[in-house]
Amino acid sequence: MAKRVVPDAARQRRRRTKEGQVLTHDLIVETALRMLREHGAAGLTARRLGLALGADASTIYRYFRGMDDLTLAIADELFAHALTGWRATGEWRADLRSLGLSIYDAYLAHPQAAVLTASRVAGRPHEVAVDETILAILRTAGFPDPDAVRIYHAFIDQALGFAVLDAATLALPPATRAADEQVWQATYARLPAATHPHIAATAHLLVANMNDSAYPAALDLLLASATAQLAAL
Amino acid sequence: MAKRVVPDAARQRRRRTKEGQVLTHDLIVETALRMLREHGAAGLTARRLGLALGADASTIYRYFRGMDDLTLAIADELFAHALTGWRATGEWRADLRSLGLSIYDAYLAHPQAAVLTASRVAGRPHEVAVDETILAILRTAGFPDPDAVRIYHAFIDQALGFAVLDAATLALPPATRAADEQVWQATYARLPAATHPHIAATAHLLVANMNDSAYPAALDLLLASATAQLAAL
DNA sequence: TCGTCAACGTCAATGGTGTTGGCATAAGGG
DNA sequence: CCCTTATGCCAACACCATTGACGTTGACGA
Repeated sequence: MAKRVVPDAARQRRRRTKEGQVLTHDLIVETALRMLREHGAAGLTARRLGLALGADASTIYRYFRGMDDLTLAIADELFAHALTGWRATGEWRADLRSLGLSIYDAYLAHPQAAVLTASRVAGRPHEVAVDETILAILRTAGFPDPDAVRIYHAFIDQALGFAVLDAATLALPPATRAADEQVWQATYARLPAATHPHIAATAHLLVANMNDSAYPAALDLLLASATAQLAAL
Repeated sequence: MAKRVVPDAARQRRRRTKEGQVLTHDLIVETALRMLREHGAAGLTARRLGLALGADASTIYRYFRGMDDLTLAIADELFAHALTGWRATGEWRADLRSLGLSIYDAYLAHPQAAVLTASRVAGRPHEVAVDETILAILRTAGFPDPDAVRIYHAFIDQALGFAVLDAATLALPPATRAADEQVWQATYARLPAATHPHIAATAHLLVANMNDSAYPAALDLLLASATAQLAAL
């Protein structure tokens, strides 16, 4: 019986592209992330990605089933980043806080990717790893399973929700980010005070507020509530 | 000097399409919303939208500058729905709660549209109207402007964040929604318990939890915090 | 050393996409 | 009644994702 050699990632054939580039899954995902950052979501196409890699567009299909599959890989990459951005201390509230901010930061570090993949995160391997981590922290802290699951759910939804929204505003303008404040000031100024008196009255505060996130405060609120629940047991 | 007649929406020429349909901005947006619901984001194309309207794809460009412009109109429509879904009582906490849930419901009523437009809401007319309403409620309740702005920010980000995320899970499967629970149960079952012990231990709870939203509880938390702030003045 | 074969890169073609310019036509206003 | 303008259609353009055929390379077994 002929022993078929199972394809093994360890001994891959490393060929080279026309331009001499060596391709890997990771290199493609990284390049895609860079293109997203530099040219926005509309700038990430198979052809252009191939061009950036020094390869033909169709070559990408040797590594991913299609652009959709690539999107899933990008989503996964964001969570991989999130998992390396926090440190466990053993104190559950500190750990959750660190993990939440790490997720948030990973998203904000790649706003276009965050927006593009917002609806495709569920079930990605590293996203599942994050879920596992959150549940581990909560159950180790002593929360009974029903509470742990409820808090987990609120925690991850909150983190991703704020992250996606804040990333969205950050991802918006292809133009440089410097003139942003003036853009918004102009936007508020253009609103007729007659129809929007309350926005007009607080316009300066709204502009000043716009660049800091509401997430940390909301996260603290959630953690405080969880602390109270744990104490009530 | 010839007096140029300014185009006026009030006296439009209402022509008819080949199929006898009469087109309007609203009809196009409604049709687009229906197509999103029925065929998903990928199913909404200029040609197919034209087909559904009994019109040529290019005719859409008489009403919208492009598909992007149409997307903005769809985003606006969601907030228009949100504004009609709540009732003012005069009690600020009840009002905010009602408005928040109304925004959330409007998004969940059109999950695909919610996901598609998640990054394009800022500055839409009806979104601005929602902002104005929130600020009005808070300032009338007696919050000083800095607090009002901070709470407004947290409130709207929270509402939209949870809404977008929950809509994302709802928008995912082109298949019918009935078998969903089994899909997730299978997903969790496929996870090796060795690598994901905490998910494995709580799989049944996770599945049971999956269909109810964490938003109402989070909203109550925010309102309670705001109440405390107001009392401390 | 060499033959085999799978992995992987390229090329060319297909059908679908948003968008535009030209042209036809109907609806009112003068 | 005619003229302007809004609004419809058609044809064409450039680009897109995806696929199948084909060439090339490198690793491994004999």
